[in-house]
Amino acid sequence: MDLTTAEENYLKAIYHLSDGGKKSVSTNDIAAEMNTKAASVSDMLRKLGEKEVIEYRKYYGLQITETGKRHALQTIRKHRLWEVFLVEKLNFAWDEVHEVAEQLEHIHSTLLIQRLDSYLNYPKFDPHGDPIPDEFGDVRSRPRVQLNEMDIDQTGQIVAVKDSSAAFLRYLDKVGAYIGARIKVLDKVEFDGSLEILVDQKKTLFMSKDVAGNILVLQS
Amino acid sequence: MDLTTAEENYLKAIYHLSDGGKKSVSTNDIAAEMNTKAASVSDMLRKLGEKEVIEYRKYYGLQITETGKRHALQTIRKHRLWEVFLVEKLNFAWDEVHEVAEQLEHIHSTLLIQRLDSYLNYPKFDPHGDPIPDEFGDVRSRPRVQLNEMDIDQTGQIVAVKDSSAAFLRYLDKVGAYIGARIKVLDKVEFDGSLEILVDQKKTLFMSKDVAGNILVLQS
DNA sequence: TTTCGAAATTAGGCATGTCTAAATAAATGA
DNA sequence: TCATTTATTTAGACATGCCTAATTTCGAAA
Repeated sequence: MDLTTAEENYLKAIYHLSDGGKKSVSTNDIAAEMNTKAASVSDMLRKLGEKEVIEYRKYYGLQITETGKRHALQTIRKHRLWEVFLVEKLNFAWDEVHEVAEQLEHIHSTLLIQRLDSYLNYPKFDPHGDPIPDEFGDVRSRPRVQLNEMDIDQTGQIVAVKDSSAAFLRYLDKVGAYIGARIKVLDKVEFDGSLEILVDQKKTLFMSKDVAGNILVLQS
Repeated sequence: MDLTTAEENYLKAIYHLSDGGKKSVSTNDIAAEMNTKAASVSDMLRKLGEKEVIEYRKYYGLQITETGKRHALQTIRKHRLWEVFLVEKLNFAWDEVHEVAEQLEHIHSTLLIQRLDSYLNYPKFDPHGDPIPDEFGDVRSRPRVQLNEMDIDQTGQIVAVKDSSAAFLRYLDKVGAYIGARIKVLDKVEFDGSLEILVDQKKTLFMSKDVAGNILVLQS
């Protein structure tokens, strides 16, 4: 059962909106996400139901089937692998890759994706810090570490803070180390455990071990 | 005037069958090449005529326009660059690449193809030995200028260096001004002709007039 | 519990790109 | 030259994927 590009895009949107099949999704939600109208969505839901990637009962709602999840995760896997390729090999900025990856994710070739994965050295995360499902659709649990525990040259994305006092958040905002920022450890001072950090491939900043200990990073 | 994937495929077939516009092509020839029926071809020829990539008079024949040739060559260029990528980087065998390249050639992104070309080191032939059209048969080819001759706010892409000594290349690599990098002139010092350059919308760097004189830029 | 409004679906239309069958133009040869 | 064959085009269908407008269903408020 092959899916068209449009069907793959709808399925991916449904997967994301439902948080992997956990939450329920409305026709209007999907229409908003896909920039289409509710009528088009109803049409598509019928087709996706016939192809058995969702279970669809009109007016009641839908549920992704196991087959559907596999398909969606496969598309997400391709999208994120291409993003890694674009950033690491073709020097795209991490915010330039989405549109192109949206096209590349619909190329059909199992061999291509296997080889690309190998060529990129089996990356576990894309340039935005999102995990890349393996070829069986399994997603690796996201290892959050304290920034002060990272080694030189390791990279990641700031995903949370331990101390969320206003003062601390103000400080982070001021230095540009917001939630979501991608960071790289440039240097570590052994003496006091302070760090030199590259933020978003642009700014470098120094922080004490105490500050770094309050920042949780998703390693990539 | 954008072409659909189907239109690009017809145009490419016409270009090949006509040997670049030299020979005449019949509706049946095209139908055979495309694995479709003559009726479908007639339909498509009308559309391609309306989009002015061919000059079409029914029952008489067709001729590719200059615009059409440009489009066809661009598609062929993309196809062959992807073939080089698949063989050289992903270890595809030369006879495994065609089907995948048929899909990849329809990805729309000028930046992607520029970067891919650079990444592959500007190959002149694909794995089958067919020549790869260069970027400038397609749109109006722009002259390469020395970086030191550009004015403030002008943009372009580094395409070559005059001095290719190892030391100079090491320097370029160190500052991030690799072949393929997109640059913008932020400032020029009149006194000594040195420049402030924005590289890939991220890093700024200063360089002397002498260094800039060794860098060739394709203006955009 | 009944009604009313929001959400969802159906009806019908349009564009693309394909097909088969019918019609028409061009080419060929007696 | 004119009839016949061949090439090509048109006519009309169908599938996909989108739209607007009309209709149906559900659920929440009275």
